[in-house]
Amino acid sequence: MEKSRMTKSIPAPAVRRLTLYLQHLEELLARGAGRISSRELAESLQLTGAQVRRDLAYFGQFGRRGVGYEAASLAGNLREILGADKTQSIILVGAGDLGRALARYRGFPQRGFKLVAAFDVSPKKIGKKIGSLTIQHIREMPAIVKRDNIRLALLTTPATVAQEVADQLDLAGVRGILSFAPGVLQTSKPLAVGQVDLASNLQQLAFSIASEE
Amino acid sequence: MEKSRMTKSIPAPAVRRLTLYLQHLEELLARGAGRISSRELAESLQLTGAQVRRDLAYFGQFGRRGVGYEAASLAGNLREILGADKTQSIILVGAGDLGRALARYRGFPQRGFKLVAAFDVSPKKIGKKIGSLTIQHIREMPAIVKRDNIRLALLTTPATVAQEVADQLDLAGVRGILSFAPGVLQTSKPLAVGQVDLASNLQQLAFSIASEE
DNA sequence: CCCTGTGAACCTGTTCACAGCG
DNA sequence: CGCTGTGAACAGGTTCACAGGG
Repeated sequence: MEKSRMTKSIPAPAVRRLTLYLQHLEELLARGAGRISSRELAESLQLTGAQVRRDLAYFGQFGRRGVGYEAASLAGNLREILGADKTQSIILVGAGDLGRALARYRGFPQRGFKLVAAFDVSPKKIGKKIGSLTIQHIREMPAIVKRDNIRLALLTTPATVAQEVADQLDLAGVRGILSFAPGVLQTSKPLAVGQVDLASNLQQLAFSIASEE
Repeated sequence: MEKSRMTKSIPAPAVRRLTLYLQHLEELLARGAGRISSRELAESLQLTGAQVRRDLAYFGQFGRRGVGYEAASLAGNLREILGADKTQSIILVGAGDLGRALARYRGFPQRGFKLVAAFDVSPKKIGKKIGSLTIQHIREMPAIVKRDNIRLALLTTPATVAQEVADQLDLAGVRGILSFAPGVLQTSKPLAVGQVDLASNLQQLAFSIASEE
């Protein structure tokens, strides 16, 4: 809790892979896995053993030489590293189609995220339910963020207001925003932003198939 | 059309940025932009001029020294490079919440993608409509892919069947799959796969805020 | 003198290969 | 003897800095 590990900047791609390792380990554990080597863990993810070992080495030594890794304990370590060992509350801003789909997305709770509130500005949407949540006006957002000490938000508003909403989230004290709006958000330093640009992803894929012959 | 440019492997991050350049240029053009320098284009995207120029240099020379770029013609070049100059038909497999949200997502048509069919296996969903599309049984998929010469598919099935569906898409002749299921898809070489793992993205974001103090 | 286009230096992440411990 | 953990070599993308055209 007060570990304050002087995380000397872990490469972002390594962090991405760590999430894959954990996810895959959870699957293996559900099937009753015991020991696993870096090679085994790597190949189902189309990586190499060296890559896995290097990524883990950023955080410590989790295996036994000559043996491999204990799946359960490695998963435990990864959960802790990624903060997946405790539930993290998140909020959603923008209750359009995409927002509502994300609110129901099972992958989030499966990985330790709990949606605790959803906001919008449209009178048509406010008061409606998404699952067990009632959509609230965004003016209620700062109070909820403070009350529940929310650190993460999903941003699914139209692109036109994304920046404005991001500013409000920043002001309210949110620490990270995962934005689904196209365009880069301008934010103050302490706020981390992740971007998921769906159309851009599709365009990149289209490019990659166009360029191979 | 038969340019067969010996695209000597453009870095993936460069392609990602190209989509951002184009998107941003479209916005600027809508506001009546004329000339733009690499610096101007860069800074709203939090990049540097050098980066922009280097990325463009992979494909040719689009600017005029001492002047900058003509926004309209640069956008045109980028559209051609990215294949956004012509509409690309796509299909959707998996008509769950996420799939239906993607089917309605405006960003796709805005960037030149047209959803022409949606598939599922659930009798509850087949025959229902998503916008103007009727959900069909996936067994119809190969015929549609052939008929419309579909190259791209969105995969929004549960993770448990994602691999199986990917194999069917592969077999049907689809060239690229954008998968929203967690886990790495095993595919034959000619098939390109893009992954959008929502929970992984959120986890990466959570990590990044946890590690800064 | 401005801004592009680009060789060259730089830097960061990946891969190799092996020392080291079980 | 196997598999981890890790220095060292490598690769590839980014940044620098400037030549070159307008």
